[in-house]
Amino acid sequence: MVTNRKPADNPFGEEQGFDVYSDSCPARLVLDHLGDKWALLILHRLAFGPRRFNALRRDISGISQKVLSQVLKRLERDGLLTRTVTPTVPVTVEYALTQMGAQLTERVCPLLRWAEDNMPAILGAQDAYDVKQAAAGTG
Amino acid sequence: MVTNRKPADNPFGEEQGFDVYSDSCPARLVLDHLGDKWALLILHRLAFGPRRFNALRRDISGISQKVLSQVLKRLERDGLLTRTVTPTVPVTVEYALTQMGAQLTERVCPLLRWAEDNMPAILGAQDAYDVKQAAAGTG
DNA sequence: CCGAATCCTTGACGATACTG
DNA sequence: CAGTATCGTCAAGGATTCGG
Repeated sequence: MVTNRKPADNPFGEEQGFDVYSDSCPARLVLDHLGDKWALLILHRLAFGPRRFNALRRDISGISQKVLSQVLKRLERDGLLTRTVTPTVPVTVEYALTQMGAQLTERVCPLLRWAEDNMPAILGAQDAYDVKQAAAGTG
Repeated sequence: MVTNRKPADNPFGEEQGFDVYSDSCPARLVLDHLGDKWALLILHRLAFGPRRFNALRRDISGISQKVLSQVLKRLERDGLLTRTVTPTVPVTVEYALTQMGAQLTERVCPLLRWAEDNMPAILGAQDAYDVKQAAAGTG
């Protein structure tokens, strides 16, 4: 049994009403919507202001137009961004964060800044780990 | 051209030295290490204290022992948790967050709390979206 | 310019069986 | 108890082609 203890020193606070590993787990919610390879990058890019389709495509080099289109559609569906069509010729389509999308993007900022400062150290630790494993194997 | 403007009102701050969509992009770093289906759940669980293999397996119902083993190995390799073997019979293995892992877990906390409060609204918005699309299709 | 449709590869994940 | 090994499934994503 997991028990119903509420440790006061855990970083998630003492209010832990949700079942962490059920479908209502916020971690699951976040991963389901942002866990793919590109969504976070798109949201981040739009944090600088509205952006058109091909502009995003150029910004995020490496993404295909199929995937970009798919993810944009999903994010619009999720209410995280808006899609505005201007009936020029040819048509122009602009994407922008909703307030929800902006709030969410703000939340990931500290995480990304931490990653920038510490992930390189993690990668270095990996190398050390590999060396240690190799040594353990040969010794 | 993307220009070198540094908008003062963007949530990521004006210091934007990294190339957001290159390999050094922190968003990529985070997603590469935590973007899978389970890592975040495991880290979150370990935030409550050290935990043994089968205990984690029971906590996170739905995960297979193969995947749990894989992800734990990766997270250990990343320096986010430690693996301690006690040579009892049978052997017991305990996993615990490193300081890095704890720091990272703290960073995702605000995001998860926000998700808990707002994702249900997003899901509701999806339903509305579906209805609207259906109406547009039939009308 | 903005996308949809198609085909294909890759690998994450699950189920089962087995080991120390 | 704590894994490893093997096989099979499924969906994300890339390349290419086509339409409005």
